[in-house]
Amino acid sequence: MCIHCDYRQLLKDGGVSPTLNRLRVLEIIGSNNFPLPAADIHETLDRSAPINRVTVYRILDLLVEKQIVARIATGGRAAYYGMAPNAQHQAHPHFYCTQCGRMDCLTPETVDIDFHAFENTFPGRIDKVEMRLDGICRNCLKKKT
Amino acid sequence: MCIHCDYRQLLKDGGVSPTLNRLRVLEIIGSNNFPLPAADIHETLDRSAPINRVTVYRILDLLVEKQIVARIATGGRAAYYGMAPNAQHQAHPHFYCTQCGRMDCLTPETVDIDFHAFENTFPGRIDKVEMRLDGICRNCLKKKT
DNA sequence: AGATCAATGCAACTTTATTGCATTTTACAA
DNA sequence: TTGTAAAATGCAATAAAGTTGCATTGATCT
Ligand SMILES: [Mn+2]
Ligand SMILES: [Mn+2]
Ligand SMILES: [Zn+2]
Ligand SMILES: [Zn+2]
Repeated sequence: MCIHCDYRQLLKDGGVSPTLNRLRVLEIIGSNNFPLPAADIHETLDRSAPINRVTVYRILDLLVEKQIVARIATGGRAAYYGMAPNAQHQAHPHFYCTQCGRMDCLTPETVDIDFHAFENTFPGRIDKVEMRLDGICRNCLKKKT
Repeated sequence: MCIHCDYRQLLKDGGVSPTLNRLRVLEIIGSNNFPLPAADIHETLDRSAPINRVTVYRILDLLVEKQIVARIATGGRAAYYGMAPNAQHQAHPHFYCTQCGRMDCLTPETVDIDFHAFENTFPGRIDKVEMRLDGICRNCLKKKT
């Protein structure tokens, strides 16, 4: 996703020791320009050098907790993972193709969200705002004829 | 949710025969002012008159397909179900408490979303837009102290 | 080196949802 | 009314995604 990202530094900043596996997981996520499900991340890593499925899940949990990685819900069953919003990467909506399961990042300006007033009166704590568009991607539309 | 809703009519309009179980499921969803997970819907129904878990899932699938009911994704594992947007009920964002799992409906004006321009240039088909705020609800904040 | 703690692997388990097939209920023509 | 087909429901098995417990390995610090 980003040539400016120093993954090792991101881990350090999050107070996470930069083990090889953590770096590998973060690099897969960071070098991809759309979010991926855990199974894809595991599969990719496992091909280059074997790594346990559970290890991937644990690393993902850790990176999400440390806000280095964002867990993104879909209309489907599996969560997707992308870089968390940070100085370089603004939060943005995603498009999820319910046919092929591919998720795309939309530019932050795609939608104009203003919930400032609300945020001040809401009686709970807001940690995260997620916006997702569901539909059929161009590719799947083509295939369908 | 709504005293204006004629559930039997909603089913008919969707081309779905109004069986007792379908009516029961729809009434639970419609009379609740926040979305519920399938397990809660089943549990409630099962207490009054036994109904199979799978039947509830199948009815939910059907009602979602017919756009009578909306399936709402959460940051958690289970989908939640509420009335689908229609003439009486505008689409709106939801707040999901990651602590207690309760989901609240927010008023449509909570956020000001404008993605009209985008919609016209996007090369895929958009079926649905979902917006969700995650955090800790007032109740859970109090308890935590 | 030895003690200690963190990270990883592996098997079993949990939660949520789906599938296959048998049974029951409904629709409705004869 | 009865017979028959189709639809709806129930039940058991299965699936997908994620989690937990515990053993093993690897790193860190005297
Ligand atoms: Mn993204
Ligand atoms: Mn709602
Ligand atoms: Zn697609
Ligand atoms: Zn709560």
